[in-house]
Order: sequence, then C-alpha cells, then structure tokens
Amino acid sequence: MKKIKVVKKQILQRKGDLYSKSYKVESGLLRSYTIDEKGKEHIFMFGPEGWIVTDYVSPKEPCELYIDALEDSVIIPIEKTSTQDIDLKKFIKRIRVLQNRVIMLMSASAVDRYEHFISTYPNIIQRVPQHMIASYLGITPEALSSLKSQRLRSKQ
Amino acid sequence: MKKIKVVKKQILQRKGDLYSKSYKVESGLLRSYTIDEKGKEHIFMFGPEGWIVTDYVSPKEPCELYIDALEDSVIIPIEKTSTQDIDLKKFIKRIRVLQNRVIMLMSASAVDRYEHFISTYPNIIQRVPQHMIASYLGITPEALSSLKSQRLRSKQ
DNA sequence: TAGATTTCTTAATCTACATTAATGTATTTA
DNA sequence: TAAATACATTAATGTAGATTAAGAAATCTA
Repeated sequence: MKKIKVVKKQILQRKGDLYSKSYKVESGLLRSYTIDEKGKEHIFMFGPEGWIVTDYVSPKEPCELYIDALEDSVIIPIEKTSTQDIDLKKFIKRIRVLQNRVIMLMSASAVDRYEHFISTYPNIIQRVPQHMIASYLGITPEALSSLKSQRLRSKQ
Repeated sequence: MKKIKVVKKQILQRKGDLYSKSYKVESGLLRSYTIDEKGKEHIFMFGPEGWIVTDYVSPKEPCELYIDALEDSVIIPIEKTSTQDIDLKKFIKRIRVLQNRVIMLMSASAVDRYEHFISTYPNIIQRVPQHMIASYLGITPEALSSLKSQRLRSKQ
C-alpha cells in the first residue's frame, strides 16, 4: 500500500503493457483512454479522488488502455493478483456505470449524453478541457462546442 | 436453485420492476434491452447457455432493462441479495466485455462493429433475426442490411 | 513578458447512418 | 392453407455529427 506522487501528464500505463496494475486515486485526477488507428483519443473513464482506475484485463495479458494523470495526483498502485482487496460494491457500481454508458451511447443523442454527463459528474467539467469531455462523450470538440451554444440559445 | 422453463417471447423483467433477479441460462437464449422514448428497442446483451443475464441495479431500485426469452429456455433465477453466489471471474469477464463494447461504440464504424460482433459471437448470428443484431450494434436494420451487401460486393 | 502552445469557437462542406417508403419473402397463427 | 404478421432488402431523401480550416483567447514556458 505505497502511496506515490505523479505529476500532470505522467503516463502510468500504455496499451500493450504487461503486468498492469490498478490505481486507487487519493487525490488528483487520472484518466484511462484508447488511441484508435487514426490517432484519435477516446476517453474511457475519468478517475477523481476515491475512484479506482484500471484496465479490466488480466495482468498476464497486454492491456488495452492508456492511463495518465490529468492533474498532479497521489495514488496507490494495487496488484491485480490480490483479489482479496477487491471491493465488490465498487465493482458493482462500476459495472452499473458501464451499463448506463452503453445504453446512452446506443440510444441518446450527443446533446442528451452531454446533459447526462454534466448532471452526473458536475465537478469533472470544471477540471478538464472541453475536448476531453467531447472525447468521453464520443463526439468531436467542434461538435461539443456548437452543441453548447445551441443549448445556450434555446435556454434564453 | 429451482430451474424454470420459459417460452419464446416470455417477459421475465420489465423496466421499473422492483426486486429484480439475475437469471442463469441453462439452455436457450435470453436478451436484455431498453426501450427509448421513441419506442425503439436497444439490445444490451444476448444471454445464451452458460451466461448470466441481469440488470446491474440493486434489487431495491426499479430496474432499467427489460429481459425476455428469444428461444424456449431453461433458466435458474438467482436472488440478487445472495452475494455469496457471485462468480467473481464471470463478473470480471463481463466488465471486460462492457469495456470493449464502450470502446467499440465510441471509436469504431458500424462495419467494424459488425465484423467484431460476428467474430466474437458467431453462433448468435444464426439464432437471432438481423434486426436484433442491428439493435445490439446500435444501428438500424436497414443500415445493417446495406452494410452487409457492401461487404459482400467488396469481397468479390 | 513575448512567443509558443493549447484550447475554444465559428462556419463551410462532407459523409455515415437515419428515416421513410415500397416490395418481396419467410414464418406464424387461425 | 389462407391470411396475418414478422422479417429483409433496396432506394430516395434527410440529418447529426465529422472534417477541414481559420481565427481568437487562454495558458504555458523560456
């Protein structure tokens, strides 16, 4: 249970790495993401204080996601092999978030996904640049920008 | 651990139901899905033999998903409260499938998602109508149909 | 604090996929 | 087995969001 400090932009895990770990976030903010063949980033999750950021692959397999720090952070690396540490409740919560995310991606428009995001994670909005919100929502920064101004106009 | 028989089209759970259960599939095929405000169905998962189909909400909360049978099936209902029955390995496997699904939905085209689906679940294809595959992929049946004929043409 | 870099916005054009509609073919069910 | 219903295909048209490009504002960094 060693706490370590990481600085903004520090990369903790790259796609393809073996023996990957989970990271419990004490303070700061991490993210996990993929990079597609066109070089575009797709954010899988944001991990603020209290969250565990991990790639859900066995430590024996090459991992799928990149993990880096969006803010200077204090984190606790956890070996994936230590199953006794697994917090089942957090696990179930996470799977619910993912279920919701899949449903949103399949059935909701970009505007609705944005509305949902800001009401679910209001604090994340202030801490990360817009293009990362866009990346999480599965749209381009340009689309998010115009969606926001449309939203503003329609509210006044 | 009582086995029960259900017939094709039988509904096991409706959105909003309380005290929802998990269903272990002995034989046959279940699915879970949502219906959006426009009345459109979005399939969350297919559950063939060996799979557990569940809505990842606490049994105290109204559930999010519908569950029904796509084939006559034999299933075992499991109380969600009995955490001792939870098969952690299956849990981790499921979460990985969801991670993959989110990444696919965010970064891959309809064609790529289809290719990925048929290579991952080749047996499901033969057992369900095309429009349900489309629903799982997050596209319309018409889009899937034309995507398939394009694929055929480009392979010859 | 000046220059570089990152971030955000706006607007024109493009494209993947949705929608609508028509037709044909299976599959149910009476 | 006839009629009804479910399913699949094709094509025309529409649209949400992508792409490209350019400029402005904010934030780093030397």
